[in-house]
Amino acid sequence: MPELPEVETIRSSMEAVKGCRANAIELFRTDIIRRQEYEPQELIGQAVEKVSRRGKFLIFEFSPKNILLVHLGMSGRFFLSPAAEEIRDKHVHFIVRLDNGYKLVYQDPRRFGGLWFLFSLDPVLSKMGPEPLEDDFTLTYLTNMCRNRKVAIKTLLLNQNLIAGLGNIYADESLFSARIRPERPAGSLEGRELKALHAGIRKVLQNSITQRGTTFRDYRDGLKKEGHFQNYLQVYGRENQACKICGCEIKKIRLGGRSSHFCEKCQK
DNA sequence: CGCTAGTCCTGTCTGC
DNA sequence: TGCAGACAGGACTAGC
Repeated sequence: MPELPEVETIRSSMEAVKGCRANAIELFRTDIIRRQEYEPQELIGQAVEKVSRRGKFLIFEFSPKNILLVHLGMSGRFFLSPAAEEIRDKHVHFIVRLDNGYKLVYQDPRRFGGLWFLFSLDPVLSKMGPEPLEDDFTLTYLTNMCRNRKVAIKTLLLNQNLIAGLGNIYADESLFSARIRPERPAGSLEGRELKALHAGIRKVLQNSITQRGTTFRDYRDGLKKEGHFQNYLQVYGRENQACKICGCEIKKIRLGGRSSHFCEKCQK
């Protein structure tokens, strides 16, 4: 569910716990653990030194050495809650109680997300593509990425090993911004289209971060508040509605098993 | 190697 | 009202 802007919004909410120590760890089911290099209980007594993000991963670095990696999959939430507030929910799988009167809560009904208890980030993150909002995501990189590829550009944008952090919403919105149809073979994009796509990806992601993400269904930020970017979506979830630019009906098709939304008139 | 389809899981909505 | 089926923001894999 949460893509780059949503995870980034959660990350910024988590700045508040920097320096806090873990008092207690509650793990309600172990099948959410994707990789375990240490016992979760080892986090007790350690302080949150740094909270960062890579693609759709949320990264907690504890002092002195332990790392907790969180991926929210489709339906995951990760939020701060007052320690005394009782949460009765069968989908809460993991809690870190902190010494500032709050607890970190991981909740995920579909359990497509997961947790990694690591000493090093390498085994999970080493294959990921560049961060689209960082300097190493250049027009040249995008151009080389698309060159000679027959696969639909939309499918390519969802590949985390090529670009980190785009999901179904922002892939569709970026392609609308660049006026490119999702099913176009990546290798068929012309120079001006690649330039528009490069700029479009950055603009859409940045605007969504400003709006604290898209609450289409389940997503909430680190304080359980909704985002606002759903009010600015141009195509995602707007099938059968009028295009905000030309008035034509937005279409929905299936591409590589995922739904794709676009305007036939605005996107070529 | 590149690509597609299937799989994991629960909740919600639609149509009969 | 009940029930079956489709679908949902993701990512891995087996197989062609």
